[in-house]
Order: sequence, then structure tokens, then C-alpha cells
Amino acid sequence: MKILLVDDEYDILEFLSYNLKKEGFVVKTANNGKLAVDIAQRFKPDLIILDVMMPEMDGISTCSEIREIPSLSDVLILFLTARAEEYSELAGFAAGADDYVTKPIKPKLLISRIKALLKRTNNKSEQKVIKIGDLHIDIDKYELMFKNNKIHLAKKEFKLLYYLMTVPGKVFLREDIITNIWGEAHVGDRTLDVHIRKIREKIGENYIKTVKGVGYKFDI
Amino acid sequence: MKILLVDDEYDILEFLSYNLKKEGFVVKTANNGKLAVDIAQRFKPDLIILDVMMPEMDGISTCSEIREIPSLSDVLILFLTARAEEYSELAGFAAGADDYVTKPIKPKLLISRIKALLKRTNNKSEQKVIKIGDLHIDIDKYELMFKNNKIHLAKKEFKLLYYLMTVPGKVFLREDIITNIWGEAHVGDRTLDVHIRKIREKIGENYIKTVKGVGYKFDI
DNA sequence: TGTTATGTTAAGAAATTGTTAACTATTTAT
DNA sequence: ATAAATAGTTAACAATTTCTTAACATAACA
Repeated sequence: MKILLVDDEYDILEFLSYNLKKEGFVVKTANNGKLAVDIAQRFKPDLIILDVMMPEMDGISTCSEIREIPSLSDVLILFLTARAEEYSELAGFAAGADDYVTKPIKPKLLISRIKALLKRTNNKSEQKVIKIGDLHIDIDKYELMFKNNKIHLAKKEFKLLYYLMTVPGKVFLREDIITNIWGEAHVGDRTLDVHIRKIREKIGENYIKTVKGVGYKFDI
Repeated sequence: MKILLVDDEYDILEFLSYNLKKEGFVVKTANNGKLAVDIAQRFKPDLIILDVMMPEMDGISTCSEIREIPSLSDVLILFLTARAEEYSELAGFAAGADDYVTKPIKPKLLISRIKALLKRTNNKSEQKVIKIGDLHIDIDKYELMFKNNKIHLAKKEFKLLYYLMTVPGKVFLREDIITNIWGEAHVGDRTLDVHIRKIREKIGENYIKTVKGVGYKFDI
């Protein structure tokens, strides 16, 4: 999930950026509205977080402008407003905002709002249960069945296997897997391999196949 | 689902209206009690959300008046009250309210209350008794039976266990559990664990399972 | 045959949950 | 109204699980 953060205060950018990255979001920042519009077109974020109060081009104008760019028409926009400026809440919605959060910002709250927002729109028809061969993975139960026996997978292992199983046969690029499971966090070179090994230890060597120089795939 | 929102403050109407629409409700608004009664008769909402404090005709009078209109006799009524005015809670119920929510309004909480309310009446098939293994939980009696013995659970413990039992096997996310049981109130980091422990003390270690990094599930 | 990518292992760091006890708040009983 | 009992919360710390790293091994490929 990609987020573009727009605020004129460097401290806030830094603070939020840090907190969002920690949650696994890919974050870019802009310190003014104009720049934000530019970056947005190239970066194609899923969500733009806009400070309402900014010199020159405020959040509301920026929002209106973004809403007129067809390629960005369905990006989500979330406003940051000071508690006092209630009027901006209304103006913001009028300009096409999807949600707003008042300052001072509590990272936890912001993140839960973001997740709710992304879930609400994104959450179409995700497959909850995938059955392939002797394997049966259920994301609701966080459970993997192998020949009718429960197998315990740790969270990362589970996410990883589930990700590979979403499209059996498809080779997932190493870097895509890492971005998907770890976010942008810089993770060591062998970490993915170690997790793959642990999964193989549990379900055998036959399911996850290495495609050298490319990535891994789940296949029977 | 149609909702009629009644409040004299424009900002609140706007704010709630936005939040409710986003949840898929059809919303109409009125800024005073008289208008509300008029609109209600034509709009025939499933639910009316009434601010208690309004000039001229307050929420309680409005409620009483609505309850006397036969075509609206079984509309649901939910009050918004300021925390201080506890009396209004009682008066409200006397006038025929179905639920009340205190200000300041937290949209998430309000929405979950609305859904609960709509479900309760609409969906009479809501499970009041759940039997799983040796456990038998009855929400009406507020009672838990374990191998035919009554077990006393405190309110929070009961809510928590009941919540987990509503979908056996499904992992409920830590944050979802907290939102559901505690509302949006910020509750300490270990509070949930302590309650889980207390339940486990009473029903044994076999029912509630921890899914580390994710949440808890009820499973046999 | 050398180079590069991946596999393996074990150690310990980091993160998450469990446990206890003290304390506060709320209910109930006297 | 007050005491007593019960419920709920927090904080400190323990226990456990999970994750990552580093070092080295092995396999694939050119």
C-alpha cells in the first residue's frame, strides 16, 4: 500500500513517515500542494494524506486538483486538520475527502483509520480459503491444514505461504515478495530464504519451488 | 436501511450524515423536532437518531410524539446525549428510546451500535445461545454452563468470550476485540490478556487459543 | 571453474503474550 | 451511608515465540 504524505512541516512529515513505514506502508512525502500533485501522478499512491493548512496551495485546493486528474480519480484522500478548524471538515468533504483526522495526531489512531479506509474500498472479494492438493489454507482461522492435520505457521510464514498460494503456478519475484510481506523495511538478504525453509520443513519440499534468479512459486 | 438524523447543530448533521452514508445507509436530516416528525412520516426510516438537547422541541418530546404515530410505532429510536445529562437516559427510555449514545460521538462506536440495534430487531435469528463442546453460553441469561455447571463470568469476561464464540475458529484481531469490547476507549496494553487469562482460569486452557501477532480465537 | 544465487543452521534480538499483584472503580450488602 | 465484595485496569516483569542475522555450505549457471 502506497501513501503520499503532504505537509509543509518537516517534523510532521518525518514523524508520520516513520510511523507509517513501520506499519509496512510505502511512503513518499511532499512539502507543498503543487509538488504533491506532481508526485502523485508518478507514484500512484493508494492514499494521500493532506494537511489542510499549508501556505500557497492548501489541502483543499490540492484535493480538488487531484480529484480532477483522471488517473488519480479513485485515490483515497485523508485530511489532517487542527481541531479548531471545523469548517475545514465540511469543505474537505465537499472537495472529495474520504476521511479526516484531527491534530494532534496519534499515530495509532491514524493508522487504524488508514487501515479502515483501505479495507473498506479495497476489500472486494478476497479469497479466504484456498485448497490445493493436500493443503488447505484459511486466512480467517489463520490455519493451515495438511492432509487434515493442523499445521502451525508463524505469522510471517503464514503470510508468505498464503501469498504464494493466491496464484498457484505464478512465480513471485523475490523483491515483490519482500515488499509484500515486509513492506519497505530493509531486511537482510537471507531472511526470505530462511522463512521459505521453515515452511518447507513443515509441508515438505514439493510445494514451494525456487526459480533461480527470479523468485519462488507455489506449485504441485 | 434508512436513517433520519435529527440535531440542531449543522456540523453534527453533516458529520454524522457523512459517516453513515459511507456505511451504506440512506440518510435524511432534520434540524428540529417538528420537522423531524414531518419527514419521518414520509421517509419512513428504520431508525431515527435524536439529539436530546434541542431548542423548542427536545429529543424526548419528539420521541414521545413519534411513538404516538401508528405508522411509526416500530421505528427504532436512538438518542444522542451529552455525558453529563444522565437523567436523559432514563427519560429517554421512558419515552420509548431503543438505545442511546453519549457525546462526543465516535463514529465507529455509533455505527456499531446502530448495526447492533438493527440486527437485534431485524434479524431475530441472532444467536442467543451458543453451544460448543462442553460449553453453553446464553446471552439472555448472561450465563455460561460448562459440563452442566454454571460458571460465573464478570461482564467483560462474558462479552469477550461471547464475542469469540460467535464465530468459532475465526481469529479475532487484537485491535478488533478491543474496539468491540471496550469501544474506542484507550485501554492498556495488557488488559485484554488479563481478561483472557481470567476466562482461561475458569474454563481451562483448551478453548481460547492465542495466535501470536494476530489475536485470539475460540476453537475446540 | 569461477561466480552468483540460494540453502542451512544456530544464536540471540526483537516482539508478543502471560502472569502477578497492587490499585481503582463499581456494586452489593449491611 | 458505609463497609465489603467484586470487577476492571495498570504496571512491572517473566516467559515464550518469532524474526533476523551471520557464517558457511551447496547448487546452478555461464
